[in-house]
Amino acid sequence: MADRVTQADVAKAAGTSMAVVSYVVNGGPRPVATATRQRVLDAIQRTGYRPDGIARALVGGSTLTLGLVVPDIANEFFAELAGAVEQTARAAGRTVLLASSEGNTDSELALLETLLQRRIDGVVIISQAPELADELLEQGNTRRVFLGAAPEHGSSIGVDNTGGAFAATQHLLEHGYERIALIGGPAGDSVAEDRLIGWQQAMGDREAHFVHQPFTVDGGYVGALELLGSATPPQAVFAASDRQAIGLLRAAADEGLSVPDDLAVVTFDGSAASAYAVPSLTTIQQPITEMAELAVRQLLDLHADPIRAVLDVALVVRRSCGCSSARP
Amino acid sequence: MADRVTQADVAKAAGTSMAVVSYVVNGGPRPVATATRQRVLDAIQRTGYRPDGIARALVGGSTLTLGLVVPDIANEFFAELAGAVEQTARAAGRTVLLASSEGNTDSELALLETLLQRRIDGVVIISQAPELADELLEQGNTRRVFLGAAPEHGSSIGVDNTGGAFAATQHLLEHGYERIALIGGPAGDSVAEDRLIGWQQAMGDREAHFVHQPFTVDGGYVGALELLGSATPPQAVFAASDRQAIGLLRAAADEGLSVPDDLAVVTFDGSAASAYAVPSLTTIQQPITEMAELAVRQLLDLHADPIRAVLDVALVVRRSCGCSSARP
DNA sequence: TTGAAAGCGCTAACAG
DNA sequence: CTGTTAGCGCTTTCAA
Repeated sequence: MADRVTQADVAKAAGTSMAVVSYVVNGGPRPVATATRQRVLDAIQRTGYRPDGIARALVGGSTLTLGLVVPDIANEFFAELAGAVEQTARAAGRTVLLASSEGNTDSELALLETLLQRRIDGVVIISQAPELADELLEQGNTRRVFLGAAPEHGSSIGVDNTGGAFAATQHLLEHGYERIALIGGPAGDSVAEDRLIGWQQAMGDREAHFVHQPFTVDGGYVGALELLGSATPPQAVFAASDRQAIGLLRAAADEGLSVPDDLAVVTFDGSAASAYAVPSLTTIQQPITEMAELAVRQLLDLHADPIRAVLDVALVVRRSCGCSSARP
Repeated sequence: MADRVTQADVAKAAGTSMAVVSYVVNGGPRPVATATRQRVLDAIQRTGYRPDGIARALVGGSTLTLGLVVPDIANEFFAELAGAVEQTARAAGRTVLLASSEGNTDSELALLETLLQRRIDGVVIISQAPELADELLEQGNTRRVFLGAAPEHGSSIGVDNTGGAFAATQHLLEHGYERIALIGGPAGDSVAEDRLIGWQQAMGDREAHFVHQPFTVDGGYVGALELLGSATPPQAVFAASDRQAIGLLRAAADEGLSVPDDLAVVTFDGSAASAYAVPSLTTIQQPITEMAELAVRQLLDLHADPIRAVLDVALVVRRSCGCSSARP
């Protein structure tokens, strides 16, 4: 095992001091004569020197690392978000420490504790317990941006959940459906609440059934079966997430219902899966890339004031709502 | 901004030396009197001390961090794998640095370079260029396990791609289909090659069309359209990945073909999406959790001999092949 | 333009 | 059982 090549080795090989090697590697803070620089560069080549990020971080610089905490990386929506965050972070010279909290508050806090020990530059977090998480991070003196559920104070980025849910339901109403049920998210989840409110606002005085379910495929499946089994089954369903909509599609198929002919569907998220489902899902598209970029930028800009962003969402019309149902 | 609390602060608060604090925090290597330990524990509480992982790593210990390199974290299969790796790593007290290479060799190598600078304990990698990656990691003196495509030497974990493809095709043959096409992976990809071979072995002398396509939903869509548009369209298709099968389903729907009645489908991977597609996909299931656990264990066990694991896959029968097509 | 040296926060000898 | 101290590899004053 070749021992680690250090700056001292390079200095010796180049016949200079460690300081000069550092100046060359970092392009500063002191200038270096061209000839000397070349000797150092050669020495680095010859020795196969690779700067040690750990030591660099210790001496005071940053770790060039961001933390990302999501409820479940296997969930396609979070995976897409993670991809966007990773790409943005990389473009900014940062690496991403991934933490998947399994939607569990204890494990989320434990994960944050670990990230804090790693001295990360900041963390992008989709939290189950925003206030607790915020408190911990504050105490650890670490920058953070909340996506979705957010604490009272500090930076957060969300989307117009209520408006989106309203638009989705409205679209269904325009199709002429009256009985539009909701497969909502978990009770108590702030994002879920907002979407519930949007749906309620659009429904007005109409008969309106809904169920609380987790934001999972299975949640959608179970919720759909319950709704479809009622005395007056819905003509249309607004699913509060794409994952749930996938489960709803499966349930409809199992019940022998054709979407959109027997049951129209609109959903929320706009993950890739929504475009490729059969039938393709009419959905409220979240600006995933924009959210990721905004979050990373906010984390990295040390002079930025806290933001409370609420981004717009867009209705993407596909087949599941009944539009263009003429096509196969 | 409260300044970072250090071991020295705790030592002062507890009226002991830094060494004792270290002994208490790490439970060794020297014993500490119960009374003293208690005072230190109290001081830690009072000061809100949090050990600095960076300094710890520098002094010689490990970083307690593993790297994970995947072609695309937004791809559901890799996301599931990432989730499994993260969970296993966490159970072993490690954190995961995530790197998504965009299926690009240059960026993969650049990412590895970054990981090396982070002094990670080891890396789990799904590589586009195994030999180059291996060389770089060897030079960086870093432990690694390759998943899927692997270099000539060193540890790797794969599945029986040929056997799985054979079983999938065989199952279709048993249904009585004769013209079974293949939507294969990219030309030159070793995993794709193995699945191609398995399909060919099962097909024997039969007429056998196939296309090379990326392992993406879009690849499946495009490949399916090509196959379905031929003079003698297939009765069944074996898709080399779940993602491609999703695209294939979409293409079949667009062409007005019903799966499995007009076109039977079997696929490879067994990601969650395969179970919830409509119709549900008969697939060759990869042991994702087992792969992740094996990989992490191999990385962490410093005395382990290199492994060349080829895990078994299992045919999971669902609807898309035509079995139990009696049900809606 | 270059070099010497003081730490960053921590662990682990080595003494007491 | 506890304290002192020498680094880990690097950046950055401060001098030369």
